Amino acid sequence: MKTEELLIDKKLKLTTARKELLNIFSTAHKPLSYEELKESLSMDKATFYRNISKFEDESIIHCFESNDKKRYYEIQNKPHSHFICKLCNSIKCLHPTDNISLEGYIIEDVIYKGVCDTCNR
Amino acid sequence: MKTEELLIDKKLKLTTARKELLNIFSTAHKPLSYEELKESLSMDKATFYRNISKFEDESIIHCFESNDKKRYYEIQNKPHSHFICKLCNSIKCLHPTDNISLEGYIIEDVIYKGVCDTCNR
DNA sequence: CTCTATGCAAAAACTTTGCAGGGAT
DNA sequence: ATCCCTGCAAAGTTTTTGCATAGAG
Repeated sequence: MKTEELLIDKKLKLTTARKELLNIFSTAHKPLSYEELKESLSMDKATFYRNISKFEDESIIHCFESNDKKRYYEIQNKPHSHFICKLCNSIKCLHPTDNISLEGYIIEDVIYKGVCDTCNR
Repeated sequence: MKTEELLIDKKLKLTTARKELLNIFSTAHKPLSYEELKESLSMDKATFYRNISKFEDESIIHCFESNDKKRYYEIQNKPHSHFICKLCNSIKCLHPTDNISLEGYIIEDVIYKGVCDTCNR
């Protein structure tokens, strides 16, 4: 789905800030923190956080905390799991979450923590 | 393992604050946030955070962020996965993580996010 | 035209650090 | 006796909020 359709679909106004944010997240193929983004953002941090919050409410974006104690945000296009390495602090995108199931639960995100394949040698 | 043995094992000094913390976490059967704990703690918050940090380094405690944007801490006694519900914000302890494996990776923690069985009706 | 979104500044929430005194080994 | 731990206070970091203006529908 195109980023603008996403906004229309959720009945959110198509503002410059929102389109910019969704374009960044839909082309980034990894979770991003505010710190990584801020230099390239044209909006204020208040606008960033307010929009992220709205996107989370609408399940457009989801977020998790990594080992560096920062929040990472990612678009919920193709649901997949993440691995956070406690040694190198990296975040690796893994397999789709479609085939993971738990009786009675709806799973939208899976986060594994431990030691990644690069560090584990 | 008894909480004091845990400290001796990791070559950490047996201070009142550390014993108090480990006693709390080993009898709590769920992850706890600083906010939930603070009233019952006899130590200062600086001591709390410094010890938690040390325990994390030693893999005695692990932590994750829940839906309420707070960090929850838990002792790493019996490794098991957690489910965080985005509707009721609850954290449910699930099955052991022993049988979850990923080629080349060491998995120490698994966090599922979505809608829990209570809310999903 | 109306109602929501934005920027700026200020505040809030949470966590970390410096330092001097206290406690464990 | 030594070195690490602790409390207190202060600072740091990240996120949120208030308010006046700008922009979308």
